[in-house]
Amino acid sequence: MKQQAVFKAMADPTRRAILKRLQAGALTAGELGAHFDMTGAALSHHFAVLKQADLVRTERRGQFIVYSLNSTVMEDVARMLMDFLQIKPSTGGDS
Amino acid sequence: MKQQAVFKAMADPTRRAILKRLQAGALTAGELGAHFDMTGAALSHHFAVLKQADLVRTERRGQFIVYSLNSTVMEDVARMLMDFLQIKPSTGGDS
DNA sequence: GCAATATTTAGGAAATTGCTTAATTATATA
DNA sequence: TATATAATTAAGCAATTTCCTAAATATTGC
Repeated sequence: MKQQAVFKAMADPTRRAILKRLQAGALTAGELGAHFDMTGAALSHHFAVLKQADLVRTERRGQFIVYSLNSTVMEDVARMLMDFLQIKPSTGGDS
Repeated sequence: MKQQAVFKAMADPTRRAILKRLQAGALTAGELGAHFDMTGAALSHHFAVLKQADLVRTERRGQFIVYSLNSTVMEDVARMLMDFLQIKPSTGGDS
């Protein structure tokens, strides 16, 4: 797991907002973009950073590209952060 | 709590290494610097970023300035991250 | 006060980031 | 095929970051 890529990806407020949006469910690049006041190109760059950190996945659906959280990696991120901060993991695996 | 400052502070590998060092106990700027291959001035800048994020505290002891983790804020950071990642907090407050 | 030590601040070069517009790729439809 | 739509990539620019050296500040001990 690319720790540096993950920290870097999360250091930007736009990218955190993208991740937040995706927590509610998968969205196309265009649907995501509707919520941000910047060009699609700028968003696309942010998507690339998130993808490089393996935080999101993409899937083409016809003309659209659907973004979704890579929840497996998000769990790893949580574990990594808790380890970094020396927090004990919760005992219950109540997913 | 300045979320953006915290994320930004943690995005740099040198600063994460500083935090790691401080988890073992407080150290002076000079002691910390001994572990890094860069000038004291560069380190001092990193200290400033960590201080701005309220992640470390300083205390002058004679000629030295002692750096220590601000553990209260570190706990807040952990909570913030777990909330961000939608992880349930551990039930036990076993400190 | 003066010199030595510890740390920060100032000023600047090089790399990175975040954004833009324009061009390109991929798909759908007529 | 031609055209429209969705999204990415390319090229370029301003702001920021990271590092350096040199100068300034703070403290200790003579």
